[in-house]
This record gives sequence, C-alpha cells and structure tokens, in this order.
Amino acid sequence: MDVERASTETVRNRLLNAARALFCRQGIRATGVDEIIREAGVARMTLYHQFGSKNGLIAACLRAEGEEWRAWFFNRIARGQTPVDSLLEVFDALEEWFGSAAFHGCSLMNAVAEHRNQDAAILAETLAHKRPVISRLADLARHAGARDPEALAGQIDLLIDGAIVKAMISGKPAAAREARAMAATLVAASVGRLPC
Amino acid sequence: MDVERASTETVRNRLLNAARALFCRQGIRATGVDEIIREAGVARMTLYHQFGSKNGLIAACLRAEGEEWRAWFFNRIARGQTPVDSLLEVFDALEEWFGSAAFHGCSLMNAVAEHRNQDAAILAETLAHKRPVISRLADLARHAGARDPEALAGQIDLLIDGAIVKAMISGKPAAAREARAMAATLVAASVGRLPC
DNA sequence: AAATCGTTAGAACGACCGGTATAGTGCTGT
DNA sequence: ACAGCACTATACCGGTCGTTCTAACGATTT
Repeated sequence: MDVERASTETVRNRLLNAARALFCRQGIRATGVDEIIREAGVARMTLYHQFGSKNGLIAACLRAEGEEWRAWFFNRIARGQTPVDSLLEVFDALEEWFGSAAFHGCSLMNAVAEHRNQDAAILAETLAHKRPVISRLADLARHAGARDPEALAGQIDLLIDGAIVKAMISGKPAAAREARAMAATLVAASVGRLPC
Repeated sequence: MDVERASTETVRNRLLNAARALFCRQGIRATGVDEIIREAGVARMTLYHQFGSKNGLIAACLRAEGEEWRAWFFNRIARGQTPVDSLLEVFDALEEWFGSAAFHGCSLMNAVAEHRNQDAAILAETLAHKRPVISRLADLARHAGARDPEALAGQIDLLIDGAIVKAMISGKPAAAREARAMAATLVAASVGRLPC
C-alpha cells in the first residue's frame, strides 16, 4: 500500500515536474498535453486520471510553484539577523534567483499575464500566493518598528514585483540591487526618525 | 491616389485595432486569425497581404501599442509645473490608466511574459519601448537636480513596472498612489538635502 | 484463482490552428 | 474601354489542440 501510493505519487510528480518545466520555459498555452506526457514518460490517460484536465494540471502546477517559492523565500530571508536585515535580505534572495539559469520571471505572474481575465482560478491562485508573502513582510516591518507596517510591506511587495519584471525584461539580475537600494531608503524613512 | 492610400490605411488600421483589442483582452496566443479578421470585417487574405503573417501583425501591434502609450504618457506628465511635479505626475497618469475599463496590464510586458524567450522580436520591441521612457525620466531627474539622474530614472521605471503588475493582479488602481508615495520619498532622497 | 486498480499504448474525435490557392468584385488611372 | 490593383469570399491544406475510448498489462488484495 505504501509502495503503491509511492509509485502513484511518482507518476503524478513526474507529470507535475515536466509540466512545470515546460510551462516555465515556453509558456502555458504554448505547451500541449502531448509534449507534457512525452516529457514525463507517462500515458495520456494518466494525466486525465490524475488531474482531470489540462486546466486541473495547470492549477496544480501553479499551487506547487507558489508553495515551493514561498518555502525557499521564507527560508532565505530568515538569514537576516534583524527584521530590517531580513527586509533587505529579500532582495539578495531575488538577485540569486534572477541569476539562476532557468529564470523566466514569476510563473504565477506570467500565468496571470497569459490568461488575462479568462481563468479566475489562476488569478485566485496568484492572490493566494501573495497573501502570505505580504503578511510575512508586514510581520518583519512591525518588528522593525515601522510607523505603518502594512504600508511598508506593500511597498516592499511592489518593489519585488518591479524587480522581477525588470530582471525578466532586461535579463540583468542587478535589478534586485536597484530595488534593494530603494527598499533601504524606504525602510529608513518608515522606521527611522521623522523627516528633519 | 490619396483616397486609395486612405482606404488602404483604413483596412490596415481596422486590422491593427481589432488585433490590438483582442490581444489585449484575451492574450496573443489565445487569439486566432479567424477571430481577428471577423472582428475587423476584412478578408483573410488581406491580413496576409498587409502583414505577411500573424507574427508580422503581432509585431505591428506591439509597435503601435508602444507608440500610442508613449504619446499619451509624455503628454500626460507634461502637466507637471516643475520637473519634480512631472516625476510624480507619472503616477497620477498611471492611476488614470489603471482605472480605465480596458486595463489588463501593459501589452508589451504581457507579450514578453507570454512568449518567454521564444520570439526575440517581442523582447526587442519592449526594450525599444522602455528606452525613450527611461530617457525622458532621466531628463526630468536631471532638471530636478537629482544627484544621480540615471539612477533615479531607473528607480521610477521600476516603480512603474511594479505598479502595473500590482494593479493588474489586485485590480486596484490605488497601486499607483502607493508607488507615488514611494517615488516622493525617493525623489526627496535623491534631490533633497543629504541625510541629516 | 479471481477481482480490483493504476497504468499503458494507441486510435480516434471534432474543433481549431496558421497559411495558401483561386476566382471574382469594384474602383483606379490611362 | 481596358488593364491594374486592392480587397472579398470561400474552399482547402496539413497539422495540432484538448479530450475520450478501448483493450490490455502488471501488481496487489481478497
């Protein structure tokens, strides 16, 4: 029974991983189910048994993508010694991400951009991904003594999105450093002494 | 002859406008040529005579999109009385844009997100669009007396992208106001008195 | 030994894709 | 009057799309 479930998960995960890689590399609409099952080395019907439809597979991919990204992100920014350190560590993490070979922007954001307002599930998945991220940033901002933690978290979030887009378009991981400098200024303005 | 060219341009523009609207509403890959010619009220062969292929039409659409956006943008930020005013006016313009019914993010950015690294022409068109925008921002930053005008222009540009993404995902035009507040802080830090 | 279940392999479905071929229409300048 | 030209209308091409169906296989459970 354990073995059976393990083997089932293997098939499912092979499908999931193949789809994620292909979606990331060439986009969701540009990737057909034929290509996915060929890459996963799995029968066509298995995809439909496991995920019901291509849309089901897409949703599962986006969820997995978000979960994996957040796990990496939260772990990465935990390196900061202080809350302010962690808030700036965000952008060191981003620069690392931008520099990786497979970087093609944020899968969730790209999926939203690809399916304008047509698939509500995709937008919902993306919002559900951003919520805990912003919430964590707000916690850090609060502990850092920000005057308005939620506002500062929103600012950092906007900087993250901007850096992702800029890195995707320009191909330069240094966009993260630019955003980091901006964040430093904004954090100082929010946590520091009032304008003198 | 004038009439002939005018009628030619009308057909071409009908095609261009129909394609732009459909691409914007539902994405590029999701829009077939059948739908475009039906919406434009034009024969199928006309599309291929005018643009050679769907890719040719896409390129023409992105170019037109960029030109129109920049014309609107430059005209809109000219309202500012001072260079600093203009730099902040950027975000008032964005808020207006975000609030319009047909807002689905930036067409150029969405096209890049949709065709990952597959169509170099799309990325090139987007970079060619951003260049004059950043250049104008740098001019304003210079006249505003920024310590490092290019750096400030890059920061404003990153805020623009971040605001666009946030408005697209959240559906809230207020993302522009958030970015405006950030810009105000950054401009003050760059143009104002040294940290005291 | 028989039944169940996840999986496989491959054919087939109708719909749509981007692109081409062809014949015809109406207006143009000569 | 006539040739030229942009555009129309429609049928058609091979290919791919997402999805369904069927028959069989192998391992586990009863």
